[in-house]
Amino acid sequence: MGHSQSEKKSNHERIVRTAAKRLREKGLEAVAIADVMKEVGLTVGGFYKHFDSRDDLVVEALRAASWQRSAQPADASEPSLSLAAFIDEYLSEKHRDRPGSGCLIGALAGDVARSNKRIRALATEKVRSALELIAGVLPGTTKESARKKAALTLSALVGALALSRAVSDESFSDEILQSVRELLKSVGTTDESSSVGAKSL
Amino acid sequence: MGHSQSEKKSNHERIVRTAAKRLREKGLEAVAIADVMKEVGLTVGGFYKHFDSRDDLVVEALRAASWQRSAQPADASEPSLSLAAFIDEYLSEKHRDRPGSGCLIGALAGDVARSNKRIRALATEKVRSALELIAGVLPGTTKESARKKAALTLSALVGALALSRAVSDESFSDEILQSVRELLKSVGTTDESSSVGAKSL
DNA sequence: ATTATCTATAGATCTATAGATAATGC
DNA sequence: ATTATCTATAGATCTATAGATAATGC
Repeated sequence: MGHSQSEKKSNHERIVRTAAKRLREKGLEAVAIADVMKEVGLTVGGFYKHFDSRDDLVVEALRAASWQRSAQPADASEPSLSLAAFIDEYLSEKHRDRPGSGCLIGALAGDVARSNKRIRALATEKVRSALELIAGVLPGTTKESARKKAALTLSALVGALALSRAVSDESFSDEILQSVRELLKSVGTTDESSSVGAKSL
Repeated sequence: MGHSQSEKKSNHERIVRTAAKRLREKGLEAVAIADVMKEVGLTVGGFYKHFDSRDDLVVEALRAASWQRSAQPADASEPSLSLAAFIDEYLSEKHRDRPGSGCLIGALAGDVARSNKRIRALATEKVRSALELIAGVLPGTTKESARKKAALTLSALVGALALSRAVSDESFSDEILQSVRELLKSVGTTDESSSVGAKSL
């Protein structure tokens, strides 16, 4: 029953990390405090020395979790390539099958819509930063054009991931991922005069 | 305490319709039997003469709910126009703000991914029919091309709707809807040689 | 006689708190 | 002395069932 400050800090971090994983796997409502504590190797009672409420844990866990799987494009000098690689990873079968270590927005957008103000405000900033990051690496003659394309790209990424996870027929799920990967890359990697349509043929 | 056969049938339908609405508003797990029954004007006890389990109600409610807000494109001779109109309606502020009467897939894709086999199998068919319907009204030189575009379109629709609902900043939410509406229509209404990129400028 | 509905409740589960215990840290 | 953790439990909520009640329908 040790309880040094450093041990508490370590436990706190493990609680947050475990919660962040389970939330993405099971949704914002389906994760129970007792289960998280048990997984960390603790019991329910100690929880409230770490958080005032369950909601506080959820907020902290969401804050800790990233919206993107891989971090910022490592090489900013090759934006298109990075974006294409990012799209391939985001819409990979691996990402689809591992929501716990995957994109926060993709896993929880539906839940957040029904959630409270605090959580929605937090999600808003996550979505905003995602959109801006994508807009930054997209080709576009104007900022506005790049931002619009980024909205389409982000929406298609999130939607295709959600659909591929919802569908139980694996080959159909694979088809969705592959189709969207292919068409979406042409939005990002080609210049203004080339076409999603042409690329898709 | 009337209980004629016709009254039972009518009650059954009202239970299903009410559940279908609340499920889309609150998610697959957050709707309680007692609340649905109360809204219909009945009490909990009677529920199990209508359904063997809560899961049976959910399945029937999902079956009853449509994935699309407006029905099939009324005029098949103008596919592009219909699709554009459908995109405008799907990504409207009205649809965003009324999930209860809106698209089933858009509201519940995230929940379905964590759900049981029965519900996922049902959702799979809903997604499949949605994809096929969109592919049918999309221009494309080959069936394969149209199907790929349909996957992108459906993903972007579902993703943009989810993001617009998750975000609490209304002008940001409007921006997402508008951007995706605009770019998505160019995928459907232009021929193969024109471009999403060009249209977006 | 059958059955659609009601009231009441058993059993499960979840958040949050109360009080005990034992290691830390002044 | 403080406090991080534990065990135990109160209170809320939800699914499902039991048994009573009263209208239907043969």
